[in-house]
Amino acid sequence: MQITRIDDYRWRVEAFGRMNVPGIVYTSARMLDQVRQEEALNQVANVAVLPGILKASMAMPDIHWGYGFPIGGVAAFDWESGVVSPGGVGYDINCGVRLASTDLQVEDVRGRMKGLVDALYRNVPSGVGSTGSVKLSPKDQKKVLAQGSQWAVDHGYGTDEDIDHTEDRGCLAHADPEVVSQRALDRGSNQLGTLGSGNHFLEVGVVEEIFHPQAAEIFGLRLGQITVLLHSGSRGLGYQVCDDFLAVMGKHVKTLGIELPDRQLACAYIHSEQGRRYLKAMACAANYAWNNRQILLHRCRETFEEALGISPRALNMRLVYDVCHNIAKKEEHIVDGRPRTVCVHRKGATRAFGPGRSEISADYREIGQPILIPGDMGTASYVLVGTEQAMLETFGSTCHGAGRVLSRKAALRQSKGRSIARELEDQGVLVRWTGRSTLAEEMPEAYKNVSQVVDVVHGAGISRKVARLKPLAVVKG
DNA sequence: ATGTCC
Repeated sequence: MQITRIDDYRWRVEAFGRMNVPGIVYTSARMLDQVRQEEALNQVANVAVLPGILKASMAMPDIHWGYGFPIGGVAAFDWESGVVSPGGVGYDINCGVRLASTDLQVEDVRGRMKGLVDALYRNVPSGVGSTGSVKLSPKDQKKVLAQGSQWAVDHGYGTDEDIDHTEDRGCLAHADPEVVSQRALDRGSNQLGTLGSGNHFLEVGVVEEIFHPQAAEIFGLRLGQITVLLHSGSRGLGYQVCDDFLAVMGKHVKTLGIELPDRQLACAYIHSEQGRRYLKAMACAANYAWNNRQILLHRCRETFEEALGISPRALNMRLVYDVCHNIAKKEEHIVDGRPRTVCVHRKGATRAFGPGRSEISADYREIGQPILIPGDMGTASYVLVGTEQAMLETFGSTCHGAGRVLSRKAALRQSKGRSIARELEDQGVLVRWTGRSTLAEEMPEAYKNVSQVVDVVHGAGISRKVARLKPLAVVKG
C-alpha cells in the first residue's frame, strides 16, 4: 500500500489492485502513525473495491478498525449503479449524539452535582439489556419505527422545537416496519428510553471555551453554561436489523459475481430487492434511535427539575441539535462538477452540511449545521459547524468522536489495579456506571486525543470549531 | 455496538 501526503491534513491511499478510487485519510502526521498500525487502512482500501463508489473511500481522523468498513469511514455510491452495505452503517444503526443547552450556569449547580448525577443514574436505565418505562403495543411500536421522534413528541416526550433541531427531523421517510424481523421488533419492544452500554453515555458539562462567537450565539451556547450531551442508538433492535441483513446480503452477494476483498463487506445493489429492503429496515432502526434519544432527553428534563427543584421554565433545557453518525442516506451532491444522487455511508462519521442546505433546520441554515463531537469522558467534547468545503470534498461529512486507540481488552489490561472512577473524580468528573468493566474499557487513555482529531477537521476546513465543553458528571452503561 | 454464544 502506497500512502502519499497531500498536505498537513490529507493523505492519499493510492489505488491498487481492484480499487475503483483512491482512499483519502484526514489525519495529522502525528496520528497517522497510530493509524498505520491498524487494519483500518486496509479497510479503507477494501471499501474502494465496491461497485459504484464515487471520488474516494474516505476516512476521518478518528478512524479505527470496524466490521468490514472502518469506523470513521465515509463512502458514497452512485444511486443508480452503486451498492448499499450494512457494514458501511454499522451494528448500531443511527448511533448518534444530542446536545441540550440550559439556562443554568456552572455556579448554579456547584455542590449539587452529586445529587444530580445520582438522580440521572436512577432515572435513565443503562447497561446491556436494560429496559425502559415506555411500554409499546405492537401497533405503537410500528408507529415508532415509521414516525421516529414525532411519536415521542405526540406522546408527551418533548416539543416541536426538539424535532426542528433533529437531523432529518428525527424521521427517515422510507421506513417500512413490515421488513423488520419479529426478533428485532421483540428486542426493541421494551428498550425505548434506555442508554445502552459501551461508549454510550449521558454527560452533564459546561461550556469551557468558545471559538466561533457568532455560531455559538446562534446555537444558543455561552461560556459557563450547563449542557447535557447524550450518546445512544437503536439498542437491540438496530443490532438485530444489522445482523438480519448481513445474513441476507452475505448470501445474496455471492450470486452477483462481485469478488469481495472481505466477506464483511457484504452488500447489495441499491435498486435490488435486498438493497431496498435493507434501506427500509435501516430507516426503521434509525427512527427508533431518534425516538429513543428524544425520550432520553425528556427524562433528563424531568430529572434536572426534580433533583434541582426548579421549574421547566427556569431550566429551559433546549435541544441544540441531534446528529446521527451511523447511517446510509440518499443525498444530492456535486461530483466532478455535476449534480449526482448518491447513497452516502457514514459509519462513525457525522453529516457536516454547510450554509444554505435545505436539510438544515431553518434556525441554523445561514450558518451551517451544528456538529457534535463527543470526546472521552475525562477530557472534552466539541461543537463544530458544517462548511462549504465539506460539501465540496467529503459529501458533507466530518469526524464523529475521539476514536479508540486501545481495544477494549487492551484497555482492561492497562487499567488493572487502578480506580478509573477515582482518577476521573480527581479531574473533576463524577461518574456513575452499570457494567463491571465499562469504565476500564472506556477510560480516557483508550481514546485518541479529541482535540487533535478536531484540529484535523478544522484545519482541513471540513468543519469549523464552535465551542468546547468540559464534562462534570457522566452516566455510563 | 450487542439479551457481549440460538
